[in-house]
Amino acid sequence: MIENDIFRALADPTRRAIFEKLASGGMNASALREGMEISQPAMSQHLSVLRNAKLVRQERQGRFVNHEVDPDGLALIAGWLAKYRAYWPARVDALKALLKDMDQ
Amino acid sequence: MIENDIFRALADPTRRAIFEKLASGGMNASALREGMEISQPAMSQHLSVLRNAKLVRQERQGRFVNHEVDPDGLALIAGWLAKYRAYWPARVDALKALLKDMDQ
DNA sequence: GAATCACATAAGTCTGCACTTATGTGATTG
DNA sequence: CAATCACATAAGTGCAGACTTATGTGATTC
Repeated sequence: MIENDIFRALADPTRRAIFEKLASGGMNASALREGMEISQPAMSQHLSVLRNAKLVRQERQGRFVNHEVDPDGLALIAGWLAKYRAYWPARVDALKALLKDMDQ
Repeated sequence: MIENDIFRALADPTRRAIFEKLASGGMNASALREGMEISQPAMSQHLSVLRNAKLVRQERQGRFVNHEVDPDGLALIAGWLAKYRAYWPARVDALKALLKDMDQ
């Protein structure tokens, strides 16, 4: 069940930090580790979990592996969230403002 | 850190099921347990976690406690998701259209 | 082709958490 | 006001998962 994988993957703060870092642009595991105080195996395992949740995808480039945000996972969260749109109206204005801010 | 609470709360499939059930309308803990094969203390603990994550809010009604979806938590997820808007361009337009629709 | 680099996998440890049973609390009812 | 109902809290248990160290694998460089 992919929905379960996604929320489980995002439940860990370290993995959210990794994901957020990748959102600023794809990079390899070594670059990701910089300034993160995390062992190489731990990073590899986290990336495996994120990949399995379709939040991150990878691509071999020589002896490096480039990791980047996978839109599939985000789309699945958006889909999950959309199921509860009936409860958004109160927040619609705040959300609209947020989207407008990010438009520039 | 509320963001952590939210994703941790949603990481458990039982809690997502409870939340989904509440999305169809507020009810008390006993009503929630119907057809769920879950003990009374477990339900109480799950509701406490959901409440702490601002995904559910409660209101005493006599000796019953009514639980309902709290829009705050959903808005926070929407906000988190919006940060990665760059990775779902096609979807953001749909969301904007949706928000416009709800404007009436 | 040997050494090295970037990463993956194995196996073990330890903490967090989803459950359990037992009991407490606050409101209602006869 | 005693009994009961709806729920909360306490304390203990078992397992998942986030780490560790050790080692394997596949690509590059000299």
